[in-house]
Amino acid sequence: MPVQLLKIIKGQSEPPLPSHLQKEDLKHLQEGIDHTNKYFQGLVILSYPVTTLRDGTDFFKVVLQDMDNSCSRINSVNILIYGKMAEDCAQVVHHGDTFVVAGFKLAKSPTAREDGRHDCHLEVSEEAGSAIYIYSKQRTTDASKAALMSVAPKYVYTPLNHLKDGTVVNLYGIVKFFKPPYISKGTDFCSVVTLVDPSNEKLTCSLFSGNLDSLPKIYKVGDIVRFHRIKIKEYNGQMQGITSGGFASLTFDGTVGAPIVPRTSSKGYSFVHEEHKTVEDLRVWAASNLSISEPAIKLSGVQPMLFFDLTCQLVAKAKVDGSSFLLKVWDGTKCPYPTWKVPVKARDLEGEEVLLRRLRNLTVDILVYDNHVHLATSLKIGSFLRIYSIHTKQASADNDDASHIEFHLHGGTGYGRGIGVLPESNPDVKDLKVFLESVDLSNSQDMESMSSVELDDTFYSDEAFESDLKRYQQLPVTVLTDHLGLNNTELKTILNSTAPQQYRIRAKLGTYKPQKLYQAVKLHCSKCNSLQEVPHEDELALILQGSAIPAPNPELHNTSWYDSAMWITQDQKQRKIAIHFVRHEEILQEPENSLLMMEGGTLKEIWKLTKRFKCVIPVRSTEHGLDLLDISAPFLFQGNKRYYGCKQCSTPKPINSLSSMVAQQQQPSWEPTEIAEVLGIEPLQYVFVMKFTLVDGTGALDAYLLDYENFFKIPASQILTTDFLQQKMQMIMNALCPPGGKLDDFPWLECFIKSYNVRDAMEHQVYYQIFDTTIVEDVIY
DNA sequence: TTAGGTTTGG
Repeated sequence: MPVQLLKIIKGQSEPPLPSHLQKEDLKHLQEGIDHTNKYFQGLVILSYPVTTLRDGTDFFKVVLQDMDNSCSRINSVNILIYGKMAEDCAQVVHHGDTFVVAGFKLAKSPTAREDGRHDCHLEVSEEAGSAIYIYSKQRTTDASKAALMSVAPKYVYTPLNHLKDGTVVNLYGIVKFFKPPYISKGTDFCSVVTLVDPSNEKLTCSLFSGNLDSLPKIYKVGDIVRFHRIKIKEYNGQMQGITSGGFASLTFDGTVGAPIVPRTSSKGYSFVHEEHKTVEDLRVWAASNLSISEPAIKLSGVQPMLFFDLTCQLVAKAKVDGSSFLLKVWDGTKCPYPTWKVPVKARDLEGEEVLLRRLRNLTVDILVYDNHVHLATSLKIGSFLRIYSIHTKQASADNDDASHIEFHLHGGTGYGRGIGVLPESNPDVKDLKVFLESVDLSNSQDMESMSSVELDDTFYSDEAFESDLKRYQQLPVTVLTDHLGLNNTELKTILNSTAPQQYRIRAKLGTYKPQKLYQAVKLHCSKCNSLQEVPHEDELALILQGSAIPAPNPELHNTSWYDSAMWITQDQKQRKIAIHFVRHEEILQEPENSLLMMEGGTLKEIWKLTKRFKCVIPVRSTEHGLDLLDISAPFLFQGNKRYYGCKQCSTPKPINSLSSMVAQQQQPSWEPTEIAEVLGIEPLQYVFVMKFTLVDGTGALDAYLLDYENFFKIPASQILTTDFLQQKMQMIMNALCPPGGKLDDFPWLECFIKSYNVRDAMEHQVYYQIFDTTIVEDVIY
């Protein structure tokens, strides 16, 4: 048997290694030496997932450390295992096992320079007559023994376009629609699930079980399921799936690159290497062929007359009457509309009173009806829920005409209406918990007054307005961050002086340009001092489209520092997309910390990836290797930020330069400035460029503001992609220069300005720039 | 058995 598990009993191998084999030292692993009857022994310090090479051969790589020479500079060696042995070996080997390899072939290691290992690697395969012996550090489980002996049951999975009436099959599918489990009119729980697969066929399944736990744990459209023993029946001319005896299911997150952890109640399920690949392949297919990842709606984003799914935490609950039940929930954001409060007696409300009071501005009342009441009654306070297809209804209160929003979960299960309890391990719950903990409750009062000012001035009293106005009139709305010894100078004096000089002034903002604030954002190169426009979305889309030619070159895939995946979109365009996941110390980092490179992706696809991964670099294949795109495109996407480089000052280097960051740093933090430096990019900074016309009764002066984030305390880099910041900036400008107001009522600004000369052949002009000045914290509160 | 996807009354 080419792969064999052995034990060490009383220091001896049991069974013993074949007697003709002799141990070979790492330093004797050299080309030209005969290793026929030799074996090499080392400790498994790394192993990679099994991959399939282009010719269909399975391939598995492990790294062994030579324990006899563990202090040497080079003490590890790559073992490349091909064919059946790759699979056999992968199923039983663990980190820390002692690994013996005999009958290997020696070859130069192409990655020795980067990985610092032995300059040869060992090639191993059944065809070459190799043998592997493993002394397992972990107790060998029955499952792995079974796998080694190839007796693990092999399941056959039927594509959805090959289903036949009356059969019982196993299948995989991507959830296109689902109803979370509810109590059926019979005796069981029911969940209806519609699947699709790459055959583009649909299958709707009715799943029943007396045990809630044995129904698939689907949390969102796009999840991937594996069903075993589902019965296929024809109904109304279409195939339909129904639970049959022994039905079992696994459910996986459908996000490309997310950990592959099955959700199931089955204890002894089998899930082998090929199935990992099946799940990842389905994820990749879904990512490019189905539009399922609609951004989730938070309470801050609700609109009247909307059906939406809400991920939230239960704060309190109460019985209202026989057919309706109240759930008070929050998600940390504030609904921008006044919300309906269902009248219930305080003693009927189950939930912590103190918490209810603290969260009163952030909780919303959801009234659930009929069939949902039973499940709602059983919910635990504090649990995390996803409530599907909540209806937001706009209604007018009787006593005045201020309208409010009501949240209803109507009776029935149409459109997947229902309530699902999410486990704490759910990634959305993890995110929500972090967010809820970050919510500053002392601030929620401010947030409330802010949205009230903006949306409903009846909530903002005249007295409050008067007092704020008074405050504005007395105190300047700016503060100076330096040079405090300087006295104020009248604008008239400044206008009559020569440049360059610095002044402290007290003035009002008569007007400003541009009035459309998004036009104020530019890209600034601090090296050559040039200003550039931020490329428009359409422009970016075109650049990315152009970069898709030429198609990804498979020769550049799967190198020593990144793993690649490529696929073709199934739409008419048949676009080729490749993603290269950068590895670090042989392992992929957590998605949220990792960097990936993408070829052929659209703006939307890149945007989707940035939700999941820390950095995305768009690249293209050239004859030399992977390169950055045209420098007009961002060289990096991080979160909702796009990083651009200066055309004049950058000298882009090949993408391979990034591998040095992977090699040098234990945990690359992927700082944009560092990435830029490594790639030869001179980064551009987002900056607000505005012209303020300042007046003080003695004169008027145009001063330029060039601000990254100090003046407004808003990062210019985020304003274009963040609605909230745009609103905040608009409110600041409205406070500095109230639209329609009289100059007398405008607030005072204290600023530093400096004058400077600009000369050309014909003209000489003096310009002014604002510096070391910032807006006071509470200007808009 | 139950559901068989397709909202909206309270």
